[in-house]
Amino acid sequence: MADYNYKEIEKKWQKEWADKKVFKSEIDKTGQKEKFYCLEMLPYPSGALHMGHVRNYSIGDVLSRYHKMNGKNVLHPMGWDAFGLPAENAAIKNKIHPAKWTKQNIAVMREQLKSLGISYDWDREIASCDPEYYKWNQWFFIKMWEKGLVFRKTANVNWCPTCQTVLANEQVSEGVCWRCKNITEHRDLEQWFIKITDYSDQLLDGHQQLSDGHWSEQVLSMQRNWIGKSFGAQVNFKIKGLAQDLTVFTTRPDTLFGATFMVVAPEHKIINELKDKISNWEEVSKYIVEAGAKSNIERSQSKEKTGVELKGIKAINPVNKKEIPIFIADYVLTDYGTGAIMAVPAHDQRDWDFAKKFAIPIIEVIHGEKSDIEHKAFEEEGVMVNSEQFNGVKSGEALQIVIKWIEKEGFGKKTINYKFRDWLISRQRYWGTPIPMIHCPKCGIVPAPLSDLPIKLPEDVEFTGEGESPLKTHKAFVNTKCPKCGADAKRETDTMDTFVDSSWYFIRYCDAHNDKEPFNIDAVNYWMPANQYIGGIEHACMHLIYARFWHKFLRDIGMLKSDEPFTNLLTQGMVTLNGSVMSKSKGNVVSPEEIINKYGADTARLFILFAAPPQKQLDWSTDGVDGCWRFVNRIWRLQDLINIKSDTAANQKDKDSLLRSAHQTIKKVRQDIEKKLQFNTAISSIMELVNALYAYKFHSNDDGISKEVYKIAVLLMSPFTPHLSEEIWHNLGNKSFVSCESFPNFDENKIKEDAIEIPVQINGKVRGRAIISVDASEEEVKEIIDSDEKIQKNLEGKKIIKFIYVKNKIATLVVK
RNA sequence: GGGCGGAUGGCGGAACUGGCAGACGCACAGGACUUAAAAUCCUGAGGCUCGCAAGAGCCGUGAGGGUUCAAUUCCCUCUCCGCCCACCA
Repeated sequence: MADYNYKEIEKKWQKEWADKKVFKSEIDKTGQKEKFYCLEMLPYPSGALHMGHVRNYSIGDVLSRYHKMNGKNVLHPMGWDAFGLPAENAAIKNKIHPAKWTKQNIAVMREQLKSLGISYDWDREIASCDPEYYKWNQWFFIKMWEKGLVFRKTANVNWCPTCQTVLANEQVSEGVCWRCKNITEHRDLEQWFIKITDYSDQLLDGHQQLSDGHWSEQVLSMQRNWIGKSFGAQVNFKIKGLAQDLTVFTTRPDTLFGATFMVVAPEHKIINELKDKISNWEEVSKYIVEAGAKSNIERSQSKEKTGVELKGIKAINPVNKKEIPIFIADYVLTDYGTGAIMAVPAHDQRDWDFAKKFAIPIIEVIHGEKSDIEHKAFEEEGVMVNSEQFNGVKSGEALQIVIKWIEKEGFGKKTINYKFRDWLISRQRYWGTPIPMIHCPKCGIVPAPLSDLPIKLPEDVEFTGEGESPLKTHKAFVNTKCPKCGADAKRETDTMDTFVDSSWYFIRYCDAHNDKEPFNIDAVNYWMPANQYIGGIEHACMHLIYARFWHKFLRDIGMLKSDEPFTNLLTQGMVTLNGSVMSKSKGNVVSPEEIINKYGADTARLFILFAAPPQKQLDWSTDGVDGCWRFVNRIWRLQDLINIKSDTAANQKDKDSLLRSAHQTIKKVRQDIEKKLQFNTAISSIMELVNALYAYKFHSNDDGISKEVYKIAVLLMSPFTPHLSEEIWHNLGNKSFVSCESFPNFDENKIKEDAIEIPVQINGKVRGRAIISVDASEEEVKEIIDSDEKIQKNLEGKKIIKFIYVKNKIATLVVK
């Protein structure tokens, strides 16, 4: 047999698969096949695949191929998340149009994916920068507008005064513009939002059907945290001598009697409303300016609390009518709760720090064993004290009791608060989906007529990096007529966040080239939800929440049936180098190309799957790639061995044992791939089978057992090393594609062994072994042990107190 | 500060539902083949102690304690590392 020429073999089978459309997917109208939609996160076309991609797509390919071989009707698509900032940056730096840059990169990366032999149905490929795709972003946007889910609000953006342009967060590092290195500032601009918070509770409730192992607890808890639902109360504090209230949100109404001051955020509107009453206005306004200059990060990093009392006004604690001071301080956030708090220094460390600094009384109202309010706030549970009629109530029950009382007395109500914010989707950039709205001086904001979609990005633009978005100055794009009244009007020039593109691409795959509608409902209801989604843990919150939201919205407007888009989620660990994330800016990116050239795609795939279980972080090292290369070659060389003729007769025991190993391996591999998604152990068990084949003495008259087992090994390997398996399969005389063969099934009878060896423990230590027949009774095992010389020697002069036998596992004697 | 993971040989990692810790692989050592090397094939190996050897004994899954005939696995306390969130009231 010739040497293993991976270059030739891999190219040959990639061409065969493409020519014969082996991985083309279609709806099965007969309904005989179960569908399996295997989805991997689509890449940003940066120009080259990195190791994280190889890992992601190798995992997906194993699952796709495995399920196809198990008779499922598999959908396995791929596409490109093609809008975004790097293309625009490249345009500014290298004077190349973003579209051209992106298309070039896609072409390169598509070839790389093909050279890895991933089983995609390339007929369904999409790129989000194609008008045929982003047309439907616009269509959905208008649908959301119609449903009242889109609104406008001013929001803070990064602004470079030198370049006169809006900057994305990624373009500002350490407060400096990425291009001109000058200091950036903040500006308030009118922005577009999607009211995703309408779906807060649905997004939380949806977790129910994702738990129990479908999604990892890690991701679910990250999302829970992100949405941040908390229960508490709104309480109104009167301002002394005025009709006005100051309302706070608190999760601890049980500590109301301990509220000795109040704090409002520097941006709180009450400050301006009561300007006349504040006697130290100069000091206050100075503080507001200082706080405004700080970024949120700077604010949260400052160790010491700062603030200023609003002199001349006092609040009244509604529970005991005591007058308490009001401060402004930047540790209170304007956009959470009501932007104001009641401060309970005895039971909140932040308030405690503040009270100490400003010499405000600290009153204990919850007492517990570990209370030590002289030195720190007591934030745990305890019993209410100094709280009049509530004294003695445990803080567990206190919450409900106090809230009821507050509601009865009429100075507050039960409330739920979320950390979750609405989705700011507008970007003042060129390379994204144009927001399909029109500003009419008479009619206001009017959506573009659906028949005008797509609103295409003009191509004849220049990229300087200075000034406003190039769309703003593109007259042919901007100037239009109002669809309502026909007057001269202006197009919106903001584009959409690229997270919009990735929020529904997996639905478009189901009907990728539909030019009449976003997708055909029947096609989507056939394929969706995706059975398995695979991608990086870094997308646990944003992308996976946006995509779930989008899907729920589509369900609500009747465009699909399922509640959740992804039934099972596998979050792969990151591929790092010396512990840090590979990134272009750090210059530590390892290209997969090198390894593919040197060892071939099959070895590369095998190696990245064998190195660690998929969920785990994988610190890149080529140590061990030789092992996979050797293993692949060992399988190849077995072709020679199975044809060896030998004079000695085949031994029945050896034959049985080899066949048993094969069936045990099938069982293990099936479990590891399907149930545990643990590919490293699946591979190691196939390695063991191959080792068993090498240890087996080959005979010409062994009834084809060795050949049969070899075939099993080749089939088991085919999801991992598809090219190698196709070639050997073909060499073994088969005309079919191994990719379309059935994955081996095991026969429980062939796995069964007659006799097994179990350890015998005496007082917890292994002191001997017993060979027993499978499923032997306790008495039988005891007899075997009683007649074992070695074990009996250990028992001399001792009394057996207890005998424990775990069926087919272990026997234990407890002696004195 | 909160939440969620994790810690096993020189290294990557195995271990069902509490049942022989270290599968498989890397690196390493020895042997076979070769004029030689590479490749390949075979063998060995957690640590310590005793033994010429076959072997025997003890220790061992971040640290300490507990439950159990039996703990990497369950419970308590602690240390360190990673990720996410974070002055979220």
